[in-house]
Amino acid sequence: MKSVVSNRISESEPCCPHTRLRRESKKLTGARREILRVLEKEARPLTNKEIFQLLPQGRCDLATVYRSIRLLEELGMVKKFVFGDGSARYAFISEGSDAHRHHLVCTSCQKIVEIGECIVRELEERVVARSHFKAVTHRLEFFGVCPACQ
Amino acid sequence: MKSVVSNRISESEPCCPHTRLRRESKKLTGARREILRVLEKEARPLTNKEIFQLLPQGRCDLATVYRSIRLLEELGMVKKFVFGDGSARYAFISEGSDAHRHHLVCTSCQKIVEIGECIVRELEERVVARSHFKAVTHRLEFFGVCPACQ
DNA sequence: CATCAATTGCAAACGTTTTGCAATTGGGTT
DNA sequence: AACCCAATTGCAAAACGTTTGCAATTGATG
Repeated sequence: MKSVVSNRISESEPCCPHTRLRRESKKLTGARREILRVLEKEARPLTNKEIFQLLPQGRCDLATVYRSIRLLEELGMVKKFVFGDGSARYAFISEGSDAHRHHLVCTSCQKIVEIGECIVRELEERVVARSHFKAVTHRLEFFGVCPACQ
Repeated sequence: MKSVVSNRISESEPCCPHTRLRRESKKLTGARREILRVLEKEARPLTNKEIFQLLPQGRCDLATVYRSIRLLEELGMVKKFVFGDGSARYAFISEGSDAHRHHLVCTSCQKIVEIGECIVRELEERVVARSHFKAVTHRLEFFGVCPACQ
Protein backbone atom coordinates (compact mmCIF):
# COMPACT_ATOMS: atom_id res chain seq x y z
CA MET A 1 0.00 0.00 0.00
CA LYS A 2 2.72 2.44 0.95
CA SER A 3 6.30 3.14 -0.06
CA VAL A 4 5.64 2.26 -3.67
CA VAL A 5 8.93 3.62 -4.81
CA SER A 6 11.01 3.04 -1.72
CA ASN A 7 12.94 0.23 -3.34
CA ARG A 8 14.20 2.39 -6.11
CA ILE A 9 15.26 5.05 -3.70
CA SER A 10 17.02 2.84 -1.23
CA GLU A 11 18.91 1.18 -4.06
CA SER A 12 20.23 4.52 -5.30
CA GLU A 13 23.16 6.50 -4.03
CA PRO A 14 22.51 8.82 -1.11
CA CYS A 15 21.71 12.31 -2.32
CA CYS A 16 20.05 15.57 -1.46
CA PRO A 17 16.29 16.14 -1.14
CA HIS A 18 16.28 17.99 -4.42
CA THR A 19 17.54 14.99 -6.35
CA ARG A 20 15.35 12.61 -4.42
CA LEU A 21 12.35 14.59 -5.54
CA ARG A 22 13.50 15.19 -9.09
CA ARG A 23 13.95 11.48 -9.54
CA GLU A 24 10.17 11.30 -9.68
CA SER A 25 9.83 14.57 -11.58
CA LYS A 26 8.62 16.29 -8.43
CA LYS A 27 9.64 19.83 -7.66
CA LEU A 28 11.51 21.03 -4.63
CA THR A 29 9.20 23.93 -3.92
CA GLY A 30 9.49 26.50 -1.19
CA ALA A 31 6.78 24.83 0.81
CA ARG A 32 8.39 21.42 0.65
CA ARG A 33 11.77 22.84 1.54
CA GLU A 34 10.30 24.46 4.65
CA ILE A 35 8.39 21.36 5.64
CA LEU A 36 11.52 19.25 5.40
CA ARG A 37 13.38 21.85 7.41
CA VAL A 38 10.76 21.68 10.16
CA LEU A 39 10.87 17.89 10.24
CA GLU A 40 14.65 17.76 10.34
CA LYS A 41 14.73 20.22 13.21
CA GLU A 42 12.25 18.30 15.39
CA ALA A 43 13.26 15.11 17.11
CA ARG A 44 9.74 13.80 17.34
CA PRO A 45 7.15 12.84 14.74
CA LEU A 46 4.77 15.70 14.05
CA THR A 47 1.18 15.84 12.95
CA ASN A 48 0.32 17.76 9.83
CA LYS A 49 -1.18 20.49 11.91
CA GLU A 50 1.91 20.78 14.07
CA ILE A 51 4.08 21.03 11.00
CA PHE A 52 1.78 23.71 9.65
CA GLN A 53 2.03 25.70 12.87
CA LEU A 54 5.81 25.44 12.94
CA LEU A 55 6.18 26.79 9.42
CA PRO A 56 7.33 30.42 9.18
CA GLN A 57 4.26 32.63 9.27
CA GLY A 58 1.62 30.90 7.18
CA ARG A 59 4.26 29.86 4.71
CA CYS A 60 1.72 27.65 3.00
CA ASP A 61 -1.76 26.26 3.29
CA LEU A 62 -2.63 23.35 5.58
CA ALA A 63 -3.84 21.45 2.54
CA THR A 64 -0.39 21.83 1.05
CA VAL A 65 1.14 20.31 4.15
CA TYR A 66 -1.14 17.32 3.77
CA ARG A 67 -0.28 16.98 0.09
CA SER A 68 3.43 17.41 0.65
CA ILE A 69 3.59 14.98 3.52
CA ARG A 70 1.75 12.39 1.53
CA LEU A 71 4.22 12.82 -1.30
CA LEU A 72 7.23 12.68 0.99
CA GLU A 73 5.89 9.54 2.57
CA GLU A 74 5.41 7.90 -0.82
CA LEU A 75 8.97 8.81 -1.68
CA GLY A 76 10.15 7.28 1.56
CA MET A 77 11.53 10.55 2.86
CA VAL A 78 9.30 10.62 5.92
CA LYS A 79 7.95 7.80 8.01
CA LYS A 80 4.43 7.65 9.30
CA PHE A 81 3.67 6.80 12.90
CA VAL A 82 0.30 6.00 14.34
CA PHE A 83 0.49 5.92 18.09
CA GLY A 84 -2.19 4.88 20.51
CA ASP A 85 -4.29 7.96 20.08
CA GLY A 86 -4.76 7.22 16.41
CA SER A 87 -3.32 10.47 15.13
CA ALA A 88 -0.92 10.28 12.21
CA ARG A 89 2.54 11.69 12.80
CA TYR A 90 5.49 12.00 10.50
CA ALA A 91 9.24 12.06 10.99
CA PHE A 92 12.08 12.72 8.60
CA ILE A 93 14.09 9.73 7.47
CA SER A 94 17.66 10.52 6.63
CA GLU A 95 18.78 9.08 3.33
CA GLY A 96 20.25 5.63 3.64
CA SER A 97 18.82 5.03 7.08
CA ASP A 98 17.26 1.63 7.52
CA ALA A 99 13.52 1.99 7.25
CA HIS A 100 13.00 -0.62 9.93
CA ARG A 101 13.31 1.14 13.25
CA HIS A 102 11.66 1.04 16.63
CA HIS A 103 11.12 4.00 18.88
CA LEU A 104 10.68 4.99 22.44
CA VAL A 105 8.05 7.66 22.72
CA CYS A 106 7.54 9.97 25.66
CA THR A 107 3.85 9.88 26.49
CA SER A 108 4.14 13.36 27.92
CA CYS A 109 6.11 15.47 25.44
CA GLN A 110 6.16 12.91 22.62
CA LYS A 111 9.82 13.22 22.08
CA ILE A 112 11.12 10.06 20.43
CA VAL A 113 14.31 8.13 20.74
CA GLU A 114 15.38 5.59 18.19
CA ILE A 115 16.16 2.11 19.39
CA GLY A 116 19.10 0.72 17.54
CA GLU A 117 18.58 -2.98 17.83
CA CYS A 118 15.72 -5.14 16.77
CA ILE A 119 15.58 -8.45 18.57
CA VAL A 120 12.10 -9.09 17.36
CA ARG A 121 13.21 -10.74 14.16
CA GLU A 122 13.96 -13.97 15.99
CA LEU A 123 10.51 -13.97 17.45
CA GLU A 124 9.11 -13.11 14.07
CA GLU A 125 10.67 -16.21 12.58
CA ARG A 126 9.06 -18.36 15.21
CA VAL A 127 5.74 -16.66 14.59
CA VAL A 128 6.00 -17.36 10.87
CA ALA A 129 6.87 -20.99 11.42
CA ARG A 130 3.96 -21.62 13.72
CA SER A 131 1.24 -19.58 12.09
CA HIS A 132 1.91 -20.32 8.43
CA PHE A 133 1.31 -16.66 7.68
CA LYS A 134 3.29 -15.16 4.81
CA ALA A 135 4.98 -11.80 4.31
CA VAL A 136 5.09 -11.19 8.01
CA THR A 137 6.27 -7.85 9.32
CA HIS A 138 5.95 -6.21 12.68
CA ARG A 139 5.53 -2.93 14.39
CA LEU A 140 7.00 -2.31 17.82
CA GLU A 141 6.97 0.91 19.79
CA PHE A 142 7.86 1.68 23.35
CA PHE A 143 6.14 4.31 25.44
CA GLY A 144 7.28 5.96 28.61
CA VAL A 145 8.04 9.22 30.36
CA CYS A 146 11.33 10.83 29.39
CA PRO A 147 13.76 12.21 31.98
CA ALA A 148 12.80 15.80 31.24
CA CYS A 149 9.12 15.09 31.86
CA GLN A 150 9.46 13.06 35.03
CA MET B 1 -5.36 8.31 30.11
CA LYS B 2 -7.04 5.00 29.42
CA SER B 3 -7.91 1.89 31.41
CA VAL B 4 -8.41 3.87 34.56
CA VAL B 5 -10.07 1.03 36.32
CA SER B 6 -8.38 -1.91 34.69
CA ASN B 7 -6.39 -2.70 37.80
CA ARG B 8 -9.40 -3.18 39.92
CA ILE B 9 -10.97 -5.41 37.32
CA SER B 10 -8.00 -7.62 36.68
CA GLU B 11 -7.59 -8.11 40.41
CA SER B 12 -11.15 -9.32 40.80
CA GLU B 13 -12.56 -12.73 40.20
CA PRO B 14 -13.61 -13.59 36.67
CA CYS B 15 -17.28 -12.90 36.15
CA CYS B 16 -19.95 -12.13 33.60
CA PRO B 17 -20.25 -8.91 31.59
CA HIS B 18 -23.18 -7.85 33.73
CA THR B 19 -21.11 -7.89 36.90
CA ARG B 20 -18.13 -6.33 35.21
CA LEU B 21 -20.31 -3.40 34.25
CA ARG B 22 -22.22 -3.16 37.51
CA ARG B 23 -18.94 -2.94 39.35
CA GLU B 24 -18.69 0.59 38.01
CA SER B 25 -22.41 1.22 38.33
CA LYS B 26 -22.81 0.90 34.60
CA LYS B 27 -25.85 -0.76 33.12
CA LEU B 28 -25.93 -3.80 30.91
CA THR B 29 -28.30 -2.34 28.38
CA GLY B 30 -29.72 -4.00 25.31
CA ALA B 31 -27.33 -2.10 23.07
CA ARG B 32 -24.28 -3.09 25.05
CA ARG B 33 -25.37 -6.69 25.18
CA GLU B 34 -25.72 -6.77 21.39
CA ILE B 35 -22.40 -5.03 20.85
CA LEU B 36 -20.62 -7.53 23.05
CA ARG B 37 -22.35 -10.34 21.21
CA VAL B 38 -21.12 -9.01 17.88
CA LEU B 39 -17.56 -8.66 19.16
CA GLU B 40 -17.53 -12.13 20.68
CA LYS B 41 -18.76 -13.64 17.45
CA GLU B 42 -16.08 -12.01 15.27
CA ALA B 43 -12.52 -13.22 15.37
CA ARG B 44 -11.11 -9.93 14.16
CA PRO B 45 -11.11 -6.42 15.59
CA LEU B 46 -13.94 -4.33 14.20
CA THR B 47 -14.36 -0.65 13.61
CA ASN B 48 -17.27 1.11 15.25
CA LYS B 49 -19.01 1.34 11.92
CA GLU B 50 -18.59 -2.38 11.26
CA ILE B 51 -20.01 -3.17 14.67
CA PHE B 52 -22.92 -0.89 13.95
CA GLN B 53 -23.62 -2.62 10.66
CA LEU B 54 -23.45 -6.07 12.22
CA LEU B 55 -26.01 -5.18 14.87
CA PRO B 56 -29.51 -6.58 14.31
CA GLN B 57 -31.47 -4.10 12.21
CA GLY B 58 -30.55 -0.66 13.51
CA ARG B 59 -30.54 -1.97 17.06
CA CYS B 60 -29.04 1.28 18.18
CA ASP B 61 -27.55 4.52 17.02
CA LEU B 62 -24.00 4.78 15.72
CA ALA B 63 -23.29 7.32 18.43
CA THR B 64 -24.26 4.71 20.97
CA VAL B 65 -21.76 2.29 19.51
CA TYR B 66 -19.06 4.89 19.90
CA ARG B 67 -20.09 5.60 23.47
CA SER B 68 -20.40 1.94 24.40
CA ILE B 69 -17.10 0.97 22.87
CA ARG B 70 -15.36 3.75 24.69
CA LEU B 71 -16.85 2.57 27.95
CA LEU B 72 -15.99 -1.07 27.30
CA GLU B 73 -12.44 -0.07 26.51
CA GLU B 74 -12.14 1.89 29.73
CA LEU B 75 -13.42 -1.13 31.61
CA GLY B 76 -10.85 -3.29 29.89
CA MET B 77 -13.45 -5.46 28.21
CA VAL B 78 -12.33 -4.65 24.70
CA LYS B 79 -8.89 -3.87 23.35
CA LYS B 80 -8.18 -1.14 20.87
CA PHE B 81 -6.06 -1.74 17.79
CA VAL B 82 -4.73 0.96 15.55
CA PHE B 83 -3.30 -0.57 12.42
CA GLY B 84 -1.23 1.13 9.78
CA ASP B 85 -4.17 2.78 8.10
CA GLY B 86 -4.94 4.65 11.30
CA SER B 87 -8.41 3.27 11.80
CA ALA B 88 -9.40 2.25 15.29
CA ARG B 89 -10.61 -1.30 15.73
CA TYR B 90 -11.82 -3.14 18.79
CA ALA B 91 -11.81 -6.76 19.88
CA PHE B 92 -13.38 -8.49 22.83
CA ILE B 93 -11.09 -9.50 25.64
CA SER B 94 -12.25 -12.51 27.55
CA GLU B 95 -12.23 -12.04 31.29
CA GLY B 96 -9.04 -13.16 32.91
CA SER B 97 -7.01 -12.96 29.72
CA ASP B 98 -3.80 -11.09 30.25
CA ALA B 99 -4.21 -7.57 28.98
CA HIS B 100 -0.68 -7.65 27.66
CA ARG B 101 -0.86 -9.60 24.45
CA HIS B 102 0.58 -9.34 21.02
CA HIS B 103 -1.19 -10.26 17.86
CA LEU B 104 -0.63 -11.43 14.36
CA VAL B 105 -2.98 -9.67 12.01
CA CYS B 106 -3.87 -10.78 8.51
CA THR B 107 -3.47 -7.76 6.27
CA SER B 108 -6.03 -9.23 3.93
CA CYS B 109 -8.96 -10.41 6.04
CA GLN B 110 -7.81 -8.85 9.32
CA LYS B 111 -8.33 -11.99 11.26
CA ILE B 112 -6.12 -11.94 14.34
CA VAL B 113 -4.20 -14.61 16.16
CA GLU B 114 -2.89 -14.15 19.66
CA ILE B 115 0.78 -14.69 20.27
CA GLY B 116 1.35 -16.41 23.55
CA GLU B 117 4.81 -15.34 24.48
CA CYS B 118 6.27 -11.92 24.94
CA ILE B 119 10.03 -11.85 24.62
CA VAL B 120 10.07 -8.10 24.41
CA ARG B 121 10.26 -7.60 28.14
CA GLU B 122 13.96 -8.36 28.16
CA LEU B 123 14.52 -5.76 25.51
CA GLU B 124 12.27 -3.40 27.39
CA GLU B 125 14.48 -3.67 30.45
CA ARG B 126 17.51 -2.76 28.43
CA VAL B 127 15.64 0.14 26.90
CA VAL B 128 14.69 1.44 30.33
CA ALA B 129 18.23 1.15 31.65
CA ARG B 130 19.72 3.08 28.76
CA SER B 131 17.12 5.74 28.20
CA HIS B 132 16.22 6.63 31.79
CA PHE B 133 12.59 6.73 30.75
CA LYS B 134 10.05 5.70 33.36
CA ALA B 135 6.82 3.74 33.21
CA VAL B 136 7.86 2.13 29.97
CA THR B 137 5.41 -0.05 28.12
CA HIS B 138 5.38 -1.33 24.59
CA ARG B 139 3.12 -2.23 21.77
CA LEU B 140 4.03 -4.96 19.32
CA GLU B 141 1.94 -6.26 16.48
CA PHE B 142 2.75 -8.59 13.64
CA PHE B 143 1.21 -8.36 10.22
CA GLY B 144 1.04 -10.93 7.47
CA VAL B 145 -1.18 -12.90 5.16
CA CYS B 146 -3.00 -15.78 6.77
CA PRO B 147 -3.14 -19.25 5.17
CA ALA B 148 -6.72 -18.78 4.02
CA CYS B 149 -5.88 -15.57 2.20
CA GLN B 150 -2.71 -16.71 0.51
C1' DC C 1 13.51 33.94 -20.36
C1' DA C 2 9.75 31.19 -22.44
C1' DT C 3 7.11 27.14 -21.68
C1' DC C 4 4.44 23.74 -19.47
C1' DA C 5 3.66 20.39 -16.09
C1' DA C 6 3.63 20.41 -11.27
C1' DT C 7 2.11 22.84 -7.35
C1' DT C 8 -0.58 25.95 -4.47
C1' DG C 9 -4.43 28.55 -2.16
C1' DC C 10 -8.96 28.69 -1.30
C1' DA C 11 -13.24 26.94 -0.25
C1' DA C 12 -16.16 23.26 -0.24
C1' DA C 13 -16.87 18.38 0.44
C1' DC C 14 -16.03 14.19 3.19
C1' DG C 15 -15.84 10.69 6.70
C1' DT C 16 -15.19 9.93 11.47
C1' DT C 17 -15.97 10.94 16.17
C1' DT C 18 -18.02 13.79 19.80
C1' DT C 19 -21.66 16.30 22.21
C1' DG C 20 -26.07 18.73 24.06
C1' DC C 21 -30.47 17.78 25.28
C1' DA C 22 -34.92 15.77 25.99
C1' DA C 23 -36.92 11.24 26.14
C1' DT C 24 -36.25 6.48 27.60
C1' DT C 25 -34.64 2.59 30.26
C1' DG C 26 -32.28 -0.53 33.64
C1' DG C 27 -31.95 -1.95 38.22
C1' DG C 28 -32.24 -1.32 43.01
C1' DT C 29 -35.99 -0.31 46.32
C1' DT C 30 -40.27 -0.14 48.22
C1' DA D 1 -45.40 -4.99 40.55
C1' DA D 2 -44.89 -0.17 40.70
C1' DC D 3 -41.58 3.63 41.71
C1' DC D 4 -37.57 6.34 41.43
C1' DC D 5 -33.42 8.23 39.67
C1' DA D 6 -29.13 7.99 37.59
C1' DA D 7 -27.47 6.07 33.49
C1' DT D 8 -28.28 5.61 28.74
C1' DT D 9 -30.11 6.56 24.16
C1' DG D 10 -31.62 8.81 19.73
C1' DC D 11 -31.34 12.60 17.11
C1' DA D 12 -29.31 16.38 15.07
C1' DA D 13 -25.66 19.46 15.10
C1' DA D 14 -20.97 20.38 15.83
C1' DA D 15 -16.16 19.43 15.80
C1' DC D 16 -12.43 17.25 13.87
C1' DG D 17 -9.00 15.57 10.45
C1' DT D 18 -8.35 14.90 5.70
C1' DT D 19 -9.21 15.23 0.73
C1' DT D 20 -10.42 17.47 -3.63
C1' DG D 21 -11.77 20.65 -7.75
C1' DC D 22 -10.30 24.50 -9.99
C1' DA D 23 -8.08 28.67 -11.40
C1' DA D 24 -3.84 31.05 -10.45
C1' DT D 25 1.10 30.50 -9.54
C1' DT D 26 5.70 28.61 -9.66
C1' DG D 27 9.86 25.60 -10.49
C1' DA D 28 12.76 23.29 -13.73
C1' DT D 29 14.33 22.73 -18.18
C1' DG D 30 15.53 23.93 -22.79
